[in-house]
Amino acid sequence: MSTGWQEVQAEVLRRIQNREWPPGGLIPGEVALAREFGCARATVNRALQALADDGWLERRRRAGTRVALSPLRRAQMSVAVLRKEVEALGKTYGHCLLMRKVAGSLLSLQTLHQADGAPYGIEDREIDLTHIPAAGSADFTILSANEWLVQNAPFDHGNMSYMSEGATAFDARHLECEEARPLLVLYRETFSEAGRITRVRLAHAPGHVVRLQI
Amino acid sequence: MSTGWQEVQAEVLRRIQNREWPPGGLIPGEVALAREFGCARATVNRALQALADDGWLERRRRAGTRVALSPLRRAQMSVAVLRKEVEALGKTYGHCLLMRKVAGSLLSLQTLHQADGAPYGIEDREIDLTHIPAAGSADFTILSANEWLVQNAPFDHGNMSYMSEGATAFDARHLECEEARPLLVLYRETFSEAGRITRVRLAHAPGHVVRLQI
DNA sequence: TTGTTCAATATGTATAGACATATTCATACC
DNA sequence: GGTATGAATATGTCTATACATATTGAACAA
Repeated sequence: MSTGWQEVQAEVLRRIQNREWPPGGLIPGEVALAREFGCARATVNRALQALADDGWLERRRRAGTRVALSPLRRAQMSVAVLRKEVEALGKTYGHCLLMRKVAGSLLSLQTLHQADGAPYGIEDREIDLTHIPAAGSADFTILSANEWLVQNAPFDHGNMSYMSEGATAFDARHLECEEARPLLVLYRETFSEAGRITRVRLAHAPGHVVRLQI
Repeated sequence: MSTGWQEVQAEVLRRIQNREWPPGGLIPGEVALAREFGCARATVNRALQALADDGWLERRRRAGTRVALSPLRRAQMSVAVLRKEVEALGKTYGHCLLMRKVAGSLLSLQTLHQADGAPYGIEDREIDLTHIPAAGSADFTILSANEWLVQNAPFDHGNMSYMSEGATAFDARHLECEEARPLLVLYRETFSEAGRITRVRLAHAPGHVVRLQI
């Protein structure tokens, strides 16, 4: 029997999906599976480990391995640079810096992002200059702040929120739509070890869709 | 030196994030790292493997291991059952089936989801009975269709879209808000091997926020 | 110059063996 | 009954070794 860990994984996954091993059920131990598949325990371990990483199995020492009760699928979204997001649509990206202001150690920017010349999103950003001093002298008219930060301010972690908001007067003027028009608005914060690097509010143009694959 | 693979992973990740190993750069081979960390090559392999899975490294046989050029961060969102989403907020979940209709092999359902009695989201769903015949006789007044399907109709893949829409008259009536009020609306389709299982439109109550961690 | 072949090499994977660690279960004790 | 204790056990992890496989780059031939 040719028994790579990928084959073991595939077979185990098949049994899970076919309900041969029902959700919540205990599956045979590694030793037993190794015997069945005719391979080493380490090989089975590798396979089960991978399935546990993907959320199909729940493993606990001594307690054994169970088929996950609610195989919670994760939707993934890549946190892309806006320019790439626009270019992926086959459009030409452009942006213009509307406002730049320094107040204490806080740099405030307002940027309009465009796709084929049409408004794509209007961005309101604050950057903490104590953590990213170089941002104070960067020229955001060439490279957008969005992209500049991705390249120059590696972050540890962050969070994003999507909300639905009616267009403010400011949004409406720059996105060329009526006020109160429903917009998809993104808030994002990113942090380094030292503290918060930047905070963004990005109001997308009307009709914008966020797609995720499951 | 106590050298678990997790420690190796942490140290390598530190070097990547600190730019000691710059993006695109080749990092030392497994043998060299094993020597440096004073552990077996398999341990280094486990660590680098994990980092490659997370997108930090790109590995190719013979070519060696490189720091990923664009460490594209992925935001992850777990596709949860609505009940759990509500309960995670510390509220009591409830739902009521507003409409059930069969047209050919298509089962249509309308469900109102509630959190602590208040409207949480209004759902419009179609289920293909040719793929999930059991759904025809399921009682969705007890278990919501959302949850029933997660448990009984394992899916292969799917997609989700978030949009911002003004509340329709239907939305407004059930979510108890004004018409045209900006709402966060989720569209989701899931597929099995055979074909599309279900299609959903879920309009969230005003103020709803979708949070993601990066 | 161009194409082919081949050895060198870095990662990929499998193995047996060993010990670590968490958890369960049965048992003994109060 | 309730609680402490320890044996049993399933997974977690590390090691050393071996062979597989893809890719590079140099040597060589057309």
